[in-house]
Amino acid sequence: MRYETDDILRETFASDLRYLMVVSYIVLSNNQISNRFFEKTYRMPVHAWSALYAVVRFPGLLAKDIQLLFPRPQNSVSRAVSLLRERGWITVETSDEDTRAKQLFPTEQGRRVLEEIEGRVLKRQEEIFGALTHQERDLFLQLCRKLILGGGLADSAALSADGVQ
Amino acid sequence: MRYETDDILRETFASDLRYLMVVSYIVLSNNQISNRFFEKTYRMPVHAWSALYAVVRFPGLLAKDIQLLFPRPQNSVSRAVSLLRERGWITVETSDEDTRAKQLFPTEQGRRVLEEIEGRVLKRQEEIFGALTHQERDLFLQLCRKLILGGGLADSAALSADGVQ
DNA sequence: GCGAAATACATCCATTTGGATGTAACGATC
DNA sequence: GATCGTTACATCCAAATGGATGTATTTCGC
Repeated sequence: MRYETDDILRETFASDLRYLMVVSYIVLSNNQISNRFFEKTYRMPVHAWSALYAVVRFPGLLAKDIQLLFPRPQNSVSRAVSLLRERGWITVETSDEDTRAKQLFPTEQGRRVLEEIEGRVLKRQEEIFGALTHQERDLFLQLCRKLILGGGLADSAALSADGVQ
Repeated sequence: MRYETDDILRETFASDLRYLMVVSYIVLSNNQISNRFFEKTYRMPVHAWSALYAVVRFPGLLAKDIQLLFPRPQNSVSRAVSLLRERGWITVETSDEDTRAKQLFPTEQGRRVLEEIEGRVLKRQEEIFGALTHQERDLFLQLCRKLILGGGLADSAALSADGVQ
C-alpha cells in the first residue's frame, strides 16, 4: 500500500484547508449512515425527516420556514412536504392571512413517528458527541453558533462565478 | 408571519438535538453555495473537486483512498475519477503491485486547475471561519478531530435497521 | 387603485445519484 | 494449486435531484 489511511487523514487535517476538511469528513461520514438508515427503514430521504421535525416543533409553520431552518432547494422542501402529507403525517391548511401560504400541522401519527425517529437521532448524536465532555460539547456549540452568526455562510464572494470562466 | 426566523433558529439550536442541528445548518448553508459554484463555474459536481484535491495532494493514490478521505459511495468516486481523466486533469496507471488497483496522478493542467480552485476555497474557508479568532479556530479544529477519532461516525447502533417496526 | 415586482408553492424535465450487480484480480486455506 | 471469500473498480438502471418555469397571490411605488 502506497499511502497509509492514517497518514492521508492526518496530513489533510493539518493542511491549509483543514477547517473545511474536518467538517467535510464528519458530515460525509455521518451522511452515509443516516441517508441509508432513513431510506431503508422509512423509505424516505433524510430531508423528509427534517421537514417533519420542523413541523412538529413549530406547528403551523410554512414550507419557506422549513427552508430557512434546513437550507435546501425550494422544490426539495416542496416534495418533502408532499410526501409527509401523503403519509398522513401532516395536514396542510391554507393560511387566512395569505392564501398563497400553506400552514403545516402534524397529525397524531406524525407526532408518534417523529418521536420514534427523534429518539434514535438523539442516540446517534450521543454516539458522535460522546467523544467530547459536556464542557467540550458546549464549547463546540458556541463556536458553531458563532460561525452561523458570522454571516459568512449564506453568501460568498470567493465562490461566485465572477472572475472565473 | 407566525414564526420569526430568528426564533426558529434560536429555539432549534437550543433543543435536545442542538449539536446535530447547528452542524446541519452550517453544512446545508455552505452546500447551497459550493454546489452551485462548482456546477456553474466548472460544470462538475463538488466531489470531482474533492477527488482532484486528493490526487494532487497524494499523487499515486487509489480510488479507494479518495473514498477514505471523502466518504462517499464507491460508484460516485469512480465517476468523479472518470470525469477528471476525461478532462485531462489526471492520468490513470495500473498498479504493478496489484493489477486491480489504479494509481491516479495529476497532470500539469490538473495541478493548475486545482491551484485555481484551491485558492478560492481557501478564501471561502476564510469567509466562514473569519467569524472566529485564530485561537477559536484551533479549538474548533481540536474538537472536530476528537469527534473523528472518537470513532462514532462510521458506524451506528442507533441508526441501524434493527429494532424498528 | 393600478401596474410592476416580489413572494409562496407546484411542477417539468434533463441530469445526477447510489444500491445492486458484474468483472477481474488477489489472498487464504487446505 | 484448486476453491472460496475478499478487494478494486466499472456499469446498470430505477429513483432522486435541482434549475427553470408556471400559477396564483401579495406588496410596493406612484
